[in-house]
Amino acid sequence: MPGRGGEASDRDEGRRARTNVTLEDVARVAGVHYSTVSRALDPTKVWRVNVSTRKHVQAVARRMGYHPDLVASGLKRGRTNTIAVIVGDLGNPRLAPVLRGIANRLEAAGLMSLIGETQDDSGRLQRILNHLLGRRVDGMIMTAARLRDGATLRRIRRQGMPLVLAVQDVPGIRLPACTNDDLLGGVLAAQHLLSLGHRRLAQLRGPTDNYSCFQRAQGFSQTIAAAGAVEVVVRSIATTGSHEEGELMMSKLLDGKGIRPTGIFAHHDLVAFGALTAAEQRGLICPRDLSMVGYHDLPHVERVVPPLTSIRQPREELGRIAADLLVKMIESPEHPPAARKLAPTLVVRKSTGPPPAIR
Amino acid sequence: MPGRGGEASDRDEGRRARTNVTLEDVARVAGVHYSTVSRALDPTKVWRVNVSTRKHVQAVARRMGYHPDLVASGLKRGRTNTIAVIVGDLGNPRLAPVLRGIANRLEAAGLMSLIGETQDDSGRLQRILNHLLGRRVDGMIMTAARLRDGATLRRIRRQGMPLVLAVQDVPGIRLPACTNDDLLGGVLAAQHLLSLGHRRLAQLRGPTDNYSCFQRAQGFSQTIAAAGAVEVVVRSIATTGSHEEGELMMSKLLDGKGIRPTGIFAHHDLVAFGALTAAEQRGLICPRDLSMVGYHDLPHVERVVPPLTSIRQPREELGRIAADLLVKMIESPEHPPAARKLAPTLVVRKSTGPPPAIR
DNA sequence: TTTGTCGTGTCAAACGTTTGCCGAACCTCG
DNA sequence: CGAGGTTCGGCAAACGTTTGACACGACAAA
Repeated sequence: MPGRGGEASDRDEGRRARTNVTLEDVARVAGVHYSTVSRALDPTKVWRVNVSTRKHVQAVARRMGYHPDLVASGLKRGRTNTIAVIVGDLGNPRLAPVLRGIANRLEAAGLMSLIGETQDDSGRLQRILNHLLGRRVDGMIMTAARLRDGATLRRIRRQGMPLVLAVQDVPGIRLPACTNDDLLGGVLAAQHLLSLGHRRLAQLRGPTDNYSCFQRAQGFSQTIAAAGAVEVVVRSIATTGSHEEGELMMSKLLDGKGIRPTGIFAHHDLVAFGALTAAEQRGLICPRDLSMVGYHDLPHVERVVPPLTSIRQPREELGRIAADLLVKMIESPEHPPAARKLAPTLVVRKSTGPPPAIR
Repeated sequence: MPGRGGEASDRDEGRRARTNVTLEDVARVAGVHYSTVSRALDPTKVWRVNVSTRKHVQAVARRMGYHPDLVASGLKRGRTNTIAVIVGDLGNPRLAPVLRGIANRLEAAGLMSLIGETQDDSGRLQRILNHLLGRRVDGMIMTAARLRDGATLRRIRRQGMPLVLAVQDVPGIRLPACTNDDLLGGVLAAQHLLSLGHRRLAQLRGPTDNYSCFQRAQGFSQTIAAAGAVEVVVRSIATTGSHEEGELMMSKLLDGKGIRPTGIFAHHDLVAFGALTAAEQRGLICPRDLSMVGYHDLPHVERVVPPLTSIRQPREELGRIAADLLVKMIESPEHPPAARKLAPTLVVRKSTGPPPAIR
């Protein structure tokens, strides 16, 4: 044993309740130097140690229940095998599959994920990111990026921290991202309603500062415009889609002076439900009088009446690909991977049909 | 700078792309010893350094963008401020609020969570736990405990690792746990159906090796028995509640020779939906011919037809309390906190009513 | 002046790994 | 038999913190 470790470890036994087996402990029992133990247990270094010594050391280590201290290893190696996954709202069930995809891909690369929740607050985001910088994570996946956070993200990137965006993109930032093709989502909704014969359309938008919603709106509007149909846009104020919000928006739409649309595209299934409730209260039956396309294809919408036509997005795959981008970025920082956009699909159910009458 | 750090750091600059500001860097600029910097920045040690020195050091540190290396700090202090949260299936949306509750409580204690997914595989669980032991996490929250994992959990506990169970309890293990009172859940379901007048009851059980389901079944059966009503139990084989499974179980129940129940308790909302589908195919209308109580109160079940009567469990609170138990356990390891059982509530909707006729 | 007590800064030893380098032992070949 | 090569174990210096011990000056009490 090098130095005078004897006394030190005596003091140690007394101070710490949980005493861990170290390289030195194994070395002492195995009768070799601790660096030999380190090499014998490091699969990339086993060639440095004689096969018989290695077997012996490995046996002793197993018998003693040795687990290498990954904190010390991390300090020495300069990497922690840890990725930070930053989310806006952890309670959001739609996020669960994304996290799963991320975790699975990361695990294949020997990484684990540390979770941070911003609660959609820029101040909290900054604090969390600074903290994570100190934890020396090997990279970050940001699923909660908001437009206003661009500067913060650039700062992190400038520190040399590998960073990819998932779910939410931020325009004008040179960062790999794996997102849903929300523009296409809007296009699909519009095409579906148009092909059924609807010509008077409306959309119940998500918040304007949400880039995804912006894209959906773009795709929808452009497709409508190209077809020469009329469109009314009802904007949402709240940041989160909810039943109540849907009722409110739909009431505004139906009670207003303007034309009454027959085909409606809601940016969120719950908003669609709320809208349907408001419509029913005014005697409008879906899909007889009104067609509704939702978004997100929330679980169990198929048991709802009427079963909702909705846009489904790949979630677990999105997480997997985002993690994959990050892993590639860590492995070869010189050429960052390109962004990936995942195509959503239209799931047609019973809430859409031909318009009531062609006037 | 102590030692001959000069040459070392030269080599270093070349090797590492990302170069972090260290205590020594700050010390050199501030013109003091690095231990002084350490103390000036450590809020618990600021009294050790003159107020003017401290201000100066803090200013320099901020200017240079210093973030203390928490890996090195963790190595020295022997704690990482990290908690492992082990889940069975990360993709399960019901888990999201639990994770949120956990993360929030942990954050208040300055801890972050590292996520591990067992995929309900005991082998994976063992590997993950061993890995986490090496990561020197300060504690673990286990939301995926299965009966057969008792020995593994005991082993972890014996290593001195603070460990609490959440969601799933394991009987016969001396471990703090925060779980739902599934016995009470079963009792509530039974009482509700009995009070409506049902006397011929059945339950569509979850898997027998799931302790929660066992408890629900117990609570249900005991209450039924005490009331002297008839009960049929249909067991589930699959581990996860699903629509298909519900159809299958209900078919078996309705096509069998025995008595036809009028009140049914399903251990999972999806199973309840599936059962209703199977019943409809046989001309049985809910709630006219059949009453159905589900479990979990999945989101949007209120928009389903008929809106499902179900048992709701507090989720975010459960996570919060589990994390709280763990924090208490870490702070005072000598007296572990007691287990907590959270009461579920019955949410009555339209899928339950009086039985069709009293024969 | 001596002695004692503060207050404040420095010194250096850990924490548990990883890894470049050294050198001993052994092997091979001319 | 010596030169040169290979194999493999040991040595010790990092990685960036934390912290007990110590040194030194100032100032008060004896």
